[in-house]
Amino acid sequence: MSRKIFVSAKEVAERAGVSRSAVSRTFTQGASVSQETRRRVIEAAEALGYHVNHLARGLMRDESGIVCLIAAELDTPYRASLIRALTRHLQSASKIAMLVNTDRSDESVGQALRLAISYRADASIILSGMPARSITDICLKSGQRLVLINRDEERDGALMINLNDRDAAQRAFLALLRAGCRSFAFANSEALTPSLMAREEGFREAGRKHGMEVAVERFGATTYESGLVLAQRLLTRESRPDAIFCANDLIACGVMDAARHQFKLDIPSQLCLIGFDDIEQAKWSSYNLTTFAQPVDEIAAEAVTWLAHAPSQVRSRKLVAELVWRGSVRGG
Amino acid sequence: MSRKIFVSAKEVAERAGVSRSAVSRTFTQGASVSQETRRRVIEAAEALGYHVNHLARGLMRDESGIVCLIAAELDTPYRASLIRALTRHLQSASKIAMLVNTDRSDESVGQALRLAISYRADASIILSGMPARSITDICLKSGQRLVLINRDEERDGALMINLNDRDAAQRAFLALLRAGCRSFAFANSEALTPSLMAREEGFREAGRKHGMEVAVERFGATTYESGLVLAQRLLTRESRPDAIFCANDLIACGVMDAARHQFKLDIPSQLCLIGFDDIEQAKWSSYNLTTFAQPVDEIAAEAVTWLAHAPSQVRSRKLVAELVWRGSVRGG
DNA sequence: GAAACGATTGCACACGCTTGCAAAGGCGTG
DNA sequence: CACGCCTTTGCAAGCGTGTGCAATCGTTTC
Repeated sequence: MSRKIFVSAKEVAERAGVSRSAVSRTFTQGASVSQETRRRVIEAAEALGYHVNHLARGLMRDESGIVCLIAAELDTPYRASLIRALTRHLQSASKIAMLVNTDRSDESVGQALRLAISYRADASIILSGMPARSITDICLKSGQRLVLINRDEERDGALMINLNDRDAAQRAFLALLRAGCRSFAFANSEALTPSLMAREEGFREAGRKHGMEVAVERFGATTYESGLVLAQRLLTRESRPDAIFCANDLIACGVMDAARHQFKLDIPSQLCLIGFDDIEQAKWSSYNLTTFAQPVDEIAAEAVTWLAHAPSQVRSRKLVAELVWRGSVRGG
Repeated sequence: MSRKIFVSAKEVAERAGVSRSAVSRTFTQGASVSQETRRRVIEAAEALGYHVNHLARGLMRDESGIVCLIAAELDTPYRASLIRALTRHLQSASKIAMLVNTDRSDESVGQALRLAISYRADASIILSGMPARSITDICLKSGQRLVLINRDEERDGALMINLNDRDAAQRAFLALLRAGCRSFAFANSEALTPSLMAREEGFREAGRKHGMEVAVERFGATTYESGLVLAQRLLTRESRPDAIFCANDLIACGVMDAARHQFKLDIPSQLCLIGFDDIEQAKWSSYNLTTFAQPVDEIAAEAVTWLAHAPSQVRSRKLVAELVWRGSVRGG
């Protein structure tokens, strides 16, 4: 392995004819350096291709500038857009994202958190899974910040960002009811995530409140393929639903495709659909899906400002997912 | 800001009743420690919640374990799946991905590379844009590895991974010709990336070879929305194409939706379409798009094994994108 | 029993940086 | 000119780790 040779502050100092401290101060925000020395240092640094070693800097300061993003299935549209938003916000807060890919197991999330500790990350943001308390305790005790997005379990000292899933589900029911639907169903995955369950329960609850039965099916992961299967199951029931609220836009797309191509149903006249997330594809004219928009940018902004600024007392933020009316429900 | 307090090797050493070196050696691959001390060190480390400080380790070793991923528009399906594959492969090679979000400008890619240098990344993988030679030179001179995916320009010492775009485009032409198409078009974006241009030129060239004119339109970014516009332009020409090869699956989806919903064309009987990338949505039954599959996993594997292992002489790898037959071309 | 050998272990230095502290220099005021 | 104040600068300690070197210890061989 070829040795790595980076230019150090010492070399810059020698070339600029100043002390090493002067170089360090030149690149430290708010340190005391004269115009003249700064100029000479910058010049020498430029010429030599010097860059402050953030590893060494992180050793002295109590900030490494690293924030660890922990997520599974990062190629999923919603997940990907959240990651994009997070990295953007982190970068404008002069932080850098470290991305850890987990499978869905809580064990692997634990491993990811250990990695975050090893790199002395300033914070970890968890998008999937929920690690054991023993590990989150180490994080928090070490002074590492922790942000949980759409997780349910509580951790003292962590910031929890959640959506109004339950309310949204109830609004979905009302919207479908007003559209004249009579037979309701909820298409869920088997990944019984807190937020997915909140949507399911909110929808059922709304059904009960209006004295209507809600059919529920659960299958697989929250993917397009699961949507195909779920549609198959729901639409072959003896009382076929004319309204399906899907846990997810991906599922909704699957359901819609199966309903149209396999069952030859027209949407929205014979079947109304509502999804959740407002992924890119929901806008595509083949789907034109009515759905709830995840406030992705707001989530990212909230997370980043919290972990970048002084520790406010706020421990939990609830953001709202707004209903986006499109063509998959009658009479928007 | 609350101070961060991590437990250090010294504390572990004290608790285990050994020297600090013993602790260090316990966590160093292939160092000389007796069974007994190792056991006591591990036990103490476990009890205290000790994790080796990778920042400090990176200071001593010439490997930080960090690999910098540089990309724009990371929420795009193809990009997202590549990032997922890369992080997975990196992790199984005990490396960690640092994700930098750039806009398309080469300037911002340069900034990203500076960041990679600052964090003493072992390597950088560039998925979008092309930084100035002055910066890549610093990287390479420092001994940092550089992988360019689907970039064209050459950099001595960097690994370039490319696809057979030109050949693929010619195969696309043949496939369309055999399907009985007579009027050919290429739908491109204005992002004149090397690989996109290679597809365009390959397609035109195949046309020339068969004595057929190829209509070309370019618009916007490589997005679904651009596809809508491109379809609008191409399908209102006086000699309407009955075969469109799209630079991208996203564009292809846009073109298909516009063709169907706005121009009421049937696919593939009235219009044949081929895309590129084989994104998730290409499989969706609304699109069922014939396309070329990016060998995402192979790309990632190639990149990671190169940068993780000893410097082989190979400087350039050309991988093949296979044609995936689906329903958007007649007679697959 | 002495010598030779290999496995462990501790010491101390190095990595590249930040920062408290004190010394040095510049400048206005009395 | 003496004094005090403020800005700038260098020194040196320290951050948490890896590792060469020499010392120690236990074991084997003659």
